[in-house]
Amino acid sequence: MEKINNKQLVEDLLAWYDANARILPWREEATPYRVWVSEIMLQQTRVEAVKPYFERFIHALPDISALAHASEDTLRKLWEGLGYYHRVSNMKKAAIQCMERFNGQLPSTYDELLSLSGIGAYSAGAIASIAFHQPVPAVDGNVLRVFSRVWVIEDDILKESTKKKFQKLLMEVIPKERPDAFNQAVMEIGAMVCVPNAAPKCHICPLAPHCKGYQTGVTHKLPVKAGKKKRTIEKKYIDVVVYEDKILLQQREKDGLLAGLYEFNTFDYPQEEELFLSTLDIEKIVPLKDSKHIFTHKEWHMSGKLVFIRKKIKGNLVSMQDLEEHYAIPSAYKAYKEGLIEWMKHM
DNA sequence: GAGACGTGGGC
DNA sequence: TGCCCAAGTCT
Repeated sequence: MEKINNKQLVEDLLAWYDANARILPWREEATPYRVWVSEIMLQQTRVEAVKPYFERFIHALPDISALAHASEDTLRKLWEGLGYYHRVSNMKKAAIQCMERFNGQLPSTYDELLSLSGIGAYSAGAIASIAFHQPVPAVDGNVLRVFSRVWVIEDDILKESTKKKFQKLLMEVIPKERPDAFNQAVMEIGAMVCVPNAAPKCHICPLAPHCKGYQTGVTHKLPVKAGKKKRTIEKKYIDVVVYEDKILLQQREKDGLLAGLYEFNTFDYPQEEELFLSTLDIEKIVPLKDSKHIFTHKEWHMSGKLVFIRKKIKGNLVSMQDLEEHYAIPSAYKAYKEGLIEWMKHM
């Protein structure tokens, strides 16, 4: 990799980006706060999924101070359906850290950004380069894919050591004049042209003249990713308890899966469910369809029912309107929430 | 380093 | 249906 080749590669890449960059909400006005919010939302999440959440979030919480003072329930509701809920919890922590340590502003250097909750190597590089024009790499899945093909690097891209290796290599390539455009351009190429599996659009790729993988016909074999483990299956028994026009909700544990979100009463074993039901004065039970929800590392196989009760019980009984407006419920419960709504219509 | 941590879309 | 994935981070 001689410098002279890199220079031409960078030039071709930036020219392509200038002509082909998508118009995205967070690109139009790249303030540090907007860039930060967008980068966190975009972690492991598609652009199309992020768009509506981004606008709503920025409108509800326009700056770091607003975020630092927002309640956890408000934040979970703004994040409802986006997944990886620890992201928004960490953003609030980071906002408070900014108030305490950085005068209420986002810091501008890679190391300072890296010190904040929820900001790792990628996000620190992305924010430092895009919002503050610092010449640091932002190595995400796109960058790993694109350059493992361009340079034919066969290291497992899931390994931390591989990411470090690419970070170091890219330090030598990233242009001091336009680090923001460079990092976004590589990601854009990865998302639009140098796409995963056997479908890269090399015939329209500005990097093709510089791409060793393309020239040697090994693009489809890159990047190398180690195999994943099998998901475990968990059975869940769901009781949607209804008293008059209110629904019983439980809040999940503060840590772990779907931390702090709300759910209908959920049990791991039928015996537990039976015990719970035996404490209620039941008017009638309406079975709902079985449902399956797939997480990254596990599956929930759920069976559920509506349980109408005659006698009020202690617990979090909320109206349908309150549920919709204030309580964040995981997508895993979608089928049962819909079953509930269908029944409430008939009442 | 390995595993936890969501969701919805594409083929 | 099932598997891969999408702008990762934390423990």
